[in-house]
Amino acid sequence: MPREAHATREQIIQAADALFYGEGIRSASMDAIAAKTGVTKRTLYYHFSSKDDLIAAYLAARDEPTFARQAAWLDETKGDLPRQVLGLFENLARAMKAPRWKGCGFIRAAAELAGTPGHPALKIGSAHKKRVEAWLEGRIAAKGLSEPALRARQVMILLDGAAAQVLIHRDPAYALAAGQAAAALVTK
Amino acid sequence: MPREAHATREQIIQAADALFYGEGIRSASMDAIAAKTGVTKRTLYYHFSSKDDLIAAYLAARDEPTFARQAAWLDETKGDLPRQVLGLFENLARAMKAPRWKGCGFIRAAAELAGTPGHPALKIGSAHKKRVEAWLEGRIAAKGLSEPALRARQVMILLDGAAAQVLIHRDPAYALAAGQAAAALVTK
DNA sequence: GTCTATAGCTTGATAGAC
DNA sequence: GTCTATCAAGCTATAGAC
Repeated sequence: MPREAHATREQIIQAADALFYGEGIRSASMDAIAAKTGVTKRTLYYHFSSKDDLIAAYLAARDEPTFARQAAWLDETKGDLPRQVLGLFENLARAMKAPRWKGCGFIRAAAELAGTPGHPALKIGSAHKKRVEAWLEGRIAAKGLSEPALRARQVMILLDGAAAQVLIHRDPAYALAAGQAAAALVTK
Repeated sequence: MPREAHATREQIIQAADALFYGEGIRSASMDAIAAKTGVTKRTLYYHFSSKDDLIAAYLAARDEPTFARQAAWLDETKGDLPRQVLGLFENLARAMKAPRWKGCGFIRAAAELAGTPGHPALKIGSAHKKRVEAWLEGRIAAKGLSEPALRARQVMILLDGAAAQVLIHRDPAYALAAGQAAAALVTK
């Protein structure tokens, strides 16, 4: 019995997420993704024209939940903006302790695809980071701080720098050090 | 005529560096590395027991030149420590403009190998970053600033965060924003 | 130490039935 | 829309000669 097209597509993306993020994009095969989804490869290629197409869809699907989670991490922290920014990094540090955490999926994709400059997934990753940066700028500007664009950019750099350092050292303490620096950036 | 073993080994590592860094670790094949070196695959496997072994050797060979270049970027900048740190990031931003620049090789390797936690190359990358961090701490401590370990760690986070952001946006301006934040961290 | 040659497997992608 | 079956190419790694 054929499933609904939309549902199958979502299931494929879910399986691709688990394997692309868990093992790496190049390392995860279309065979493995088909098997994890519970369909044959022919069905994969019915819904996605190529592996590159599926990679782009995988990152596009991560945009909204990743953004929403970070926004929630800041919003659920009580206090002024520096305290909220510190809370964002504290929540990030807590998430990094999970064994399944393996860095930022967008940065890792950019790292893997650095050899193929025109890849569609790279644009999606860039757009996602720009979206978070713009959201941060809005929060900083709302407090009346000067140079909100520069400060938002610096907080972004600290966010991804923390992810990179924790990925390489496997020590969430780096995220807390980043949080202190970020909180100081949005003071006065 | 057989070349000296040491010379061949170095040539293999040089070819591996060009392909691993240029195209990605998983994307670069042993065939391609052998061809670029000008030897057969059999010779590759005489000098390195496996691809994973060659990956580790590739990163180990990058440690010293990468460290020396960053140290030079700071040392060749005249002025006090904040000015020198800013100079480090300015030189980094300049290097990022080269078309061949494709992020930090150590972070990119960690991103690709995140699915294989015990990989020997991961330890080499971590040790390299720790070395740079310790060197920064020494420079900060020599100026009598408080909490040199924390500040060195925060500068490291800004360095790798800048690399990640420039990799994903292809815009060296992020490195200059990071430099301003780093310079402020090593003031007073 | 380097060669020729190839084993043995996995990969991304496709043909054609239903 | 999903299946069975399969292709051609690429992959890591090895055998054995010199």
